[in-house]
Amino acid sequence: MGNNNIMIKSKLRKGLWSPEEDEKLLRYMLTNGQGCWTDIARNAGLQRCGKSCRLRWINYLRPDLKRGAFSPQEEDLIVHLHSILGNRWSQIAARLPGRTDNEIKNFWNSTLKKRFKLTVNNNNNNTPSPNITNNNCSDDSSFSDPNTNGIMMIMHLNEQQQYDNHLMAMSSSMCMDSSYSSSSTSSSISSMQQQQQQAAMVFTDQFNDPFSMLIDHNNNSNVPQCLMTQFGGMVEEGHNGNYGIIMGPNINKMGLERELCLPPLENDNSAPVLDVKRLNNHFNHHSIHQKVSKVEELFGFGNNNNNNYHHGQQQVENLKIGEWDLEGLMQDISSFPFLDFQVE
DNA sequence: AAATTCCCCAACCGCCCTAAG
DNA sequence: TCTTAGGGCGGTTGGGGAATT
Repeated sequence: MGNNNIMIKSKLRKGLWSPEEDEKLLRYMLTNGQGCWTDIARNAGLQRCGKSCRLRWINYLRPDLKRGAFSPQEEDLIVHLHSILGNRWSQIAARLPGRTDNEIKNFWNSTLKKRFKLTVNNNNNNTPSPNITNNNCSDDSSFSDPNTNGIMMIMHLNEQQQYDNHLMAMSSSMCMDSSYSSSSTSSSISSMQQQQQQAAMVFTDQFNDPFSMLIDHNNNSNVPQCLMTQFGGMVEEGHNGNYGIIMGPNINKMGLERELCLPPLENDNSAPVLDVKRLNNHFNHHSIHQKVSKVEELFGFGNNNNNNYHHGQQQVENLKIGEWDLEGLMQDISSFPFLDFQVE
């Protein structure tokens, strides 16, 4: 038995997925839907562990993934959410439809982190008070995870307002401007990918302009009572009279979503609810021999507007479950310059 | 054109949580 | 109550393409 397990494990493949493996997993998922990943790996005829299959599906094969570069609006939202949630990538991803936690994490670690570092350096040159301070400020750790290190991360209000300006633009462009998908992303994405994004926008619209909640920072009345009481309404005053939030060293231990009164996302399971019949329908109209790495092609997001519509509609249904949560979050966000994250 | 460096991102690793037995 | 397996998550790594020398 034990030897058998070892034998099986030793046969398991690692590393990059081949198109054939993608095809196997995709086919299996389309016909059977989700289940026990270990079984999926076995039944699909893959020499992979269940974990590997799950990761591949979530990060790459899922039909509702948005492709292409992050839009400036998405970037701002990531920055903003990260300032509140820290490195809770899955929770951030749950609020960015079509994006995976891995994708956001990579984007943060490569692009945003760097950009932020630059901004901080520039600000340091201009003002005596750093925007981000660190107990052990010497290197890249100056932008380390506030959740895991003993870092005091102070975001001043002027910087916060820059975000707000972006977010204000985002609230209108993401929810009202249909040109968003074509204008805001990398020029290299295909028209099909753009249409996927447009489909995504259909349900983004359903949030009733959630980002508008971000705009009114200076209105204390927006601060939820639970936040004021749980955090004692403490305000950190900076050198220039700016207010900021403090991310404490043990913030990860305090269960941020609880302390922030973030209700759990009902649709937090990043894996989508599959309409197997519908997907199969699309799937059967395409040659399985085509390179599966362009998985989205298999789902007919291309030229058929009806497909876009139904795809969007389905996602609307799925996402509406979490609508209240996002709004609640945004209420939290709207107040965060005045919050003090109490450290245990 | 070749060599080297940079850096993005896919995927693995390890830890934690939860449910089942 | 303890053990085990599976799933989820965040941190990290290394391959490989792009950029630079």
